[in-house]
Amino acid sequence: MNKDKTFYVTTPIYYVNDKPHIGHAYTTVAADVISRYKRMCGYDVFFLTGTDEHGQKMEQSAQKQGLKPIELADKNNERFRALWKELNISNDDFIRTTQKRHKDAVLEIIKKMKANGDIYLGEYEGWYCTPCEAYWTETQLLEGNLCPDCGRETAKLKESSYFFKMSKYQDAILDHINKNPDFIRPESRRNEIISFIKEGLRDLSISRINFSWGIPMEENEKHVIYVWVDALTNYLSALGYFNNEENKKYWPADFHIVGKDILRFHTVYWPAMLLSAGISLPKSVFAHGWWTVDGQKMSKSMGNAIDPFWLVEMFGRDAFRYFLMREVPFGLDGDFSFKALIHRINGDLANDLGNLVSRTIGMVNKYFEGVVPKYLEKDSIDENVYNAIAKSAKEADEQLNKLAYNKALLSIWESISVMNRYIDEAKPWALAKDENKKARLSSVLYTVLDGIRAISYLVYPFMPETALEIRKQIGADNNFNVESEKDLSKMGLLKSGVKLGQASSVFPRLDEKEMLEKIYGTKEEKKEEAKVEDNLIDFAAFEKVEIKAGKILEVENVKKSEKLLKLLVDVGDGGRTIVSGIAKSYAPEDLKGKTIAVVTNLKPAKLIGIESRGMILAASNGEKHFVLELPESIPAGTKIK
RNA sequence: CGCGGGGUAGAGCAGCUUGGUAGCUCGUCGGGCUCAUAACCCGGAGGCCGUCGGUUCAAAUCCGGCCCCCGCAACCA
Repeated sequence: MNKDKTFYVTTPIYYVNDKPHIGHAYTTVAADVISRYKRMCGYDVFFLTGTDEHGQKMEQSAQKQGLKPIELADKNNERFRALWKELNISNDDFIRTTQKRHKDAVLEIIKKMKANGDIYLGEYEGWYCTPCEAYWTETQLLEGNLCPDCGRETAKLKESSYFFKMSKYQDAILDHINKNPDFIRPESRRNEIISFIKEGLRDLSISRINFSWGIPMEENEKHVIYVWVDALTNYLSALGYFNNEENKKYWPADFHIVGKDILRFHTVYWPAMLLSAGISLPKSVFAHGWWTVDGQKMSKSMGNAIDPFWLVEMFGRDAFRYFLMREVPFGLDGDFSFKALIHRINGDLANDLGNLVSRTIGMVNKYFEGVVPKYLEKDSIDENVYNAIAKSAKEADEQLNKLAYNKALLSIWESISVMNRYIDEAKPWALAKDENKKARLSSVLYTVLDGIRAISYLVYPFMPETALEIRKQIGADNNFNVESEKDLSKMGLLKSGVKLGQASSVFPRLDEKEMLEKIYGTKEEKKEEAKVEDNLIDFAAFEKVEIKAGKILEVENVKKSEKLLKLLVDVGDGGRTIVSGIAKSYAPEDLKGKTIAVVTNLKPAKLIGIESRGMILAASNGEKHFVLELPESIPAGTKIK
């Protein structure tokens, strides 16, 4: 390992209140792949992941479950660790924001920011709802300054809060982004952030006094440090940046890999904090996309969140890892479907890679009693294999350095394809029939085995277990370390005369129909269970909901809004305004005059400045809405129960 | 006119900077081979490149108008 070549990559720290889902797996696998690749090429890698454990939500969840916040954190923390183990994640550290080393680092960075004159005590002004214990901004309030949550009166309150002079760094951050094209990736996200910053940065309130589960400010223990200031600092605290000279060498990070939802924190707040503390900025923040499931957004209410543990159990960890990295360009949104997963497994893994290994080993067993043959007689077509490997290794390196995982795999598979073609062209089965061509037969099979050995390096970061299994089968050693990227394309390294390992299908083909039946069978069961457990309400709860028939008197589009329609609906009261997010499914003229079902006793809410009093019932699959229509003859105001 | 990205074979994408043959993966159809996991290899069909107009000998590619999708922001009661 070369001590000078360091590489530091991070995932976000995951909020322990969540259950791990496919999105968490995605980010972490991506970080693992690049870590394994760099490590294999001789870099001194530090790969960090961890959990974010502070905040009001944690405090509340713990209280509900009758636990102390730290007990809840301990418990949920395990689920993440278990998943990383299950997915073969090779992280070098696992940071928890409740650890002392982290708290110390947060206090330290704040001290530095303060020393730079960037922290001041001010007043956070907001509208406070005492029963809800929540602050609202002016625009969130209902007419008459009512709480949007409970509809009660709020009071304009000033709460003491520490502030960070983020506005001071606006130009410096913009300048940094402009001078470093790779700082925010992909490009499209970069533009978004630039326009966000250009709108102007405000100073950031960095402390709260209305809850206590967090890191207290040193100078005033009543103030708990804002969760993002707390969370972002993890990238330094895990290194022991402020007290461990040895690990300081990893900073600045090569990549912060993040979901697109938290890009702003990493490319605005975090750089501002670092600039203030006099610490250099990370080299690149990469925002990846979201997964939809069968074309629809993942959400708890749809019941379509995919459990990664179950996926691994069903399909295997390497197949799952491969799919995540191959299916979609990193940085764009992608769609997860079992059909696509099965197609990838059967097409790429079973047919292309698995079968290549299988047919090769089959022939070596048959023609050479399972011993790696010698390379004795060359032919120009052998160059096809050498060239393909060289090209794949070069391209994979270029693409991986840009986190273009799918393109890296694409070029690796190009070599696999070339080797399948090479076998067809060289026709070893024909050579075997002619005793005079034994030397050539030997060389062809050696070339393929050696090519497979080279491929095993290239697929190793993505599918470590598979790579090892392949090497075992072709009689190669299990050493995945090379001096540098250039060695990945060296050929002729496989030792002849070695006995092959036990042959077995690396990736057996899946029966698509059978598999889908199995999956949807179990999925239905799971949904049913979930429904019984979570979704029952008692009659009293239902009784509270008042639903009435309403006649739509008027409808108009809401200006400056794509999704909203403003309706005047008579529910027996002569007409009230209701704003509904169905403009994508209905034009105003579609609805006028119709009789519909309306929830009439919902708390009023203000949407783009218009007060909405009630809710129109509509079936929705997440995209399209179908308003519940009633027969015209039902008078407005009729109760529905 | 808030900012940005995009509309190319059944699906998903590349090509557009530097105009001239529209390419890839999957699917589909036909053929070959027999070492292999009904695999692998070869070939075919399938595209007025969103739309209207302009520039040009020539436009998917450059320019302008329009329509539609998707991000960000705002906001989905």
